[in-house]
This record gives sequence, structure tokens and C-alpha cells, in this order.
Amino acid sequence: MPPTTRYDRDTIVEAAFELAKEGGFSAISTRAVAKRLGCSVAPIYQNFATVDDLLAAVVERVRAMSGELLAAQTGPDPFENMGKASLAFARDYPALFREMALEPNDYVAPHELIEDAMAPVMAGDPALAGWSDAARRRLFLKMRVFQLGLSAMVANGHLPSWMDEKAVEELLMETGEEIAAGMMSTRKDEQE
Amino acid sequence: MPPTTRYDRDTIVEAAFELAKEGGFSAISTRAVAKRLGCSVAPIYQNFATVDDLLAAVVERVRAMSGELLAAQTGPDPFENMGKASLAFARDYPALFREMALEPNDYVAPHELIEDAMAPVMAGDPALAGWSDAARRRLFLKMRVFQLGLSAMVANGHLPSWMDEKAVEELLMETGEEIAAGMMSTRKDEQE
DNA sequence: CATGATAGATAACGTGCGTTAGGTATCGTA
DNA sequence: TACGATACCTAACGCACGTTATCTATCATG
Repeated sequence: MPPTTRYDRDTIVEAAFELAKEGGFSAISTRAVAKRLGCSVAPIYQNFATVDDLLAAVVERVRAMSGELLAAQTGPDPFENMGKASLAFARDYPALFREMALEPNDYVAPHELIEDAMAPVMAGDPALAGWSDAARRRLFLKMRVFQLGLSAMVANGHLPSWMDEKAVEELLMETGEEIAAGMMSTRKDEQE
Repeated sequence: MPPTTRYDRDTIVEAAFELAKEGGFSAISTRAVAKRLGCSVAPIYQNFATVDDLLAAVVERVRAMSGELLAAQTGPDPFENMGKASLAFARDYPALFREMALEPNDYVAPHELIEDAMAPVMAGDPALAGWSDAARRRLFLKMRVFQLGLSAMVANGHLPSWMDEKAVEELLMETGEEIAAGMMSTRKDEQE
């Protein structure tokens, strides 16, 4: 019946993803995607009602990629895995990291939700045994803030030039431990 | 000779600044600025050769505003002043903060330069007496990272809803002290 | 082999952009 | 009062965008 499909949905999303990887979401336009695929805009409108629908599919594609980066971290410490995945995201996909983490949008869950999701993980961490729930949550917030700042500097190339990937990860881990140690030593755990 | 000027350079820059404050630099277009002023695009091209020149003037205006925010912090501790000024920037001008601090551009000086500028300040800080220069620089880097992350969360409204301005400033100060305390207690000061 | 469903191409629409050419109106001076 | 410098307006150019109407070409089925 119909001619064989040359540009299916996934192919289109992939082309748009590559454009966004290089120039952010604003680099996605019907004509730019078509040009990258070597076709006209017709296949795009056959698969997506509007360019916003295509953008939504690309965002979904980015989320999947982000999840893969996290899954690629197979160390024993979940916090370390999350931190390293964030740094990898910022390093390998700086434009996308900015779009997803440094712009106001609905892609980032509210901190409370993330915190609630991490609460049981922290409760099972032997390094945090004896900490109050409030203190654990406050530590998590601090580490998330530091991780975001470090990832932002990575994504924007604002870190000292001598810091390579390994040095950045070390800085993240080292500071995390120091914050925890600092919270322990200043003993404000319970009076928040 | 000529008719009296109704839209001078500063007026135009101010209008463009307000647009950028609300919608980022991309909200600055000749027609949008003209509409805000209630005039045509002619006065803009009388004062600026291109819209990029206007943008450069707006960036200068933003830098001045940022400097005023810093000058408004009159506490004794320069690091605390810088941190609070950064938070005020992110809170009061989130779109501009993103443009200036969370995008790759030439507006942010390389970290090494900032570090060199702060080195003498840190050297005179009694709280850091006995610290090696390398350790002081590393502490400064960590605090800058944390400050950036916290400011980014403020600018994007990603902080827990219960955190008001005061709570955010306390988090910044508290964590700064904890990092310093953690670095002290883990005693790695000298072997970087 | 003819048909019909449909993948894809083409070209046009309206909008907003930067920029510019040409016209109008003001206002101190001669 | 007439002049000239110039602040400002209007309208247009070319370009890129999202979107759509129309056309062409394919290809399994009858």
C-alpha cells in the first residue's frame, strides 16, 4: 500500500537530539531537523503534530540518556554514583545539562520529592548511623547544592584548567566527606 | 538645530535591561525595546549601530547592577558579602543571573583570575591563619562551587519551599564553615 | 496490471527578526 | 522668517521560523 517509511519517529527524534546536544533545544527547528535528515519537513509532521511534540519526545530521550549515565555508575555508594553521573552529564552533554538542570522548567522534580525518595537510602547508609532524619536531609541538600554547582562549572568550562575528570570527581567526593565531617564536628545535628 | 531628544542612550538601555530582566537577553529585540519605549526602532539605531551593541551596553548595565549588589553588602567578612550578593542577584534577577553565571560566555572571569584576586584577601583572613596557600585556594574553590549551586537553585526556584531568604543565607554560611572545619579536621592541608 | 493508501516533496501563508532608505517634524540660529 | 541639522517615523528588504495545502511517487493488494 504506502511506500516504505524512510524517516521514522525514532530517526527524527535522534536527529533532533543531536541538534539539541550541539546547540540546545532552540537548535531544534523543523527545517534544521529536516536538513540533518536530508529530507523535507513532511516526515516530521507525519510523526508529530507540532514541533513542541517533537521537543517533548527529545526531552524524553534526554531523560533516558541521563538514566543510562546513572546506570553506568556501578559503585557501591548511591550518592557517589549520582554525583559522578551528574558530572558525566555536564561534561558529555553540556548544552543539554544546561537545558535540563540550569533552566527553570518542569523537568526537575521539587527538592522535597527527591529528598523523600532518598530518605530510605540514607537511612540504610551505615556512615549516617546515629544521624537524625533532619540532619540527614540537610546533608543531602548540601551535597545536592555542591553537586549542582560543580556540574554547572563543568558544563560551562568554568573550572580551573588543570582539573581533569578525575580531579573533579575527587573534589566532589572530598567535599562531601568534609561537609559530613563538619556537620559531625559542629554538632548541630539535633537543633534545627 | 535638531529637535529635542526624547529617547537617549540610557533610556534605551534601561528599557532593554527591563526586558532582559523579565525574559533574558533573547527578549531584547529592536522592536520589543521600541514598543516598550512607545517609539519606533529609529532611536535605537541612532544610538547603537547594531542590536549587538545594545546588548553589550545592557551587559555592562547588568555588571554595574551586580557590583551595586555587592557594595550593598557591608558586613565585615568579604566572602560572606560575596555570597550574599550572589544570592541577592539570583533572587532578584533570576533571568539575568542565568544569563551571566549559568551560560557559557565571556562575562565570567576564569577561575584562576578570580582566585589570584582573592588570594591576598584570604591571606589576611585570621580564620585562615596557618593554612597553606594551596589549601586556601582549594577552600575558596569549594565555597565558590557551593555558592554557585545555591544561587542556581535560588534562580530556578528549585529550593525547598520552606527556605526563605534568611534560611538560604544561613545554609550558605553554615556550609562554608563546615567545609572549612572538615578540611581542618581531615588535615590534608599540605599534601595537595 | 490497476488501485488506493500514504510517505515524502514543494511551495506558500503569516509572523518576527535585524537592518536600512526615505520622508517628516522640530528648533536654535542667521 | 527661513535654514539646516537631526530626532524620529514609516515601510520595506531578506531571512528563518511553524504550519499547511497540494502534488508526486511508491508498493502491497485486488
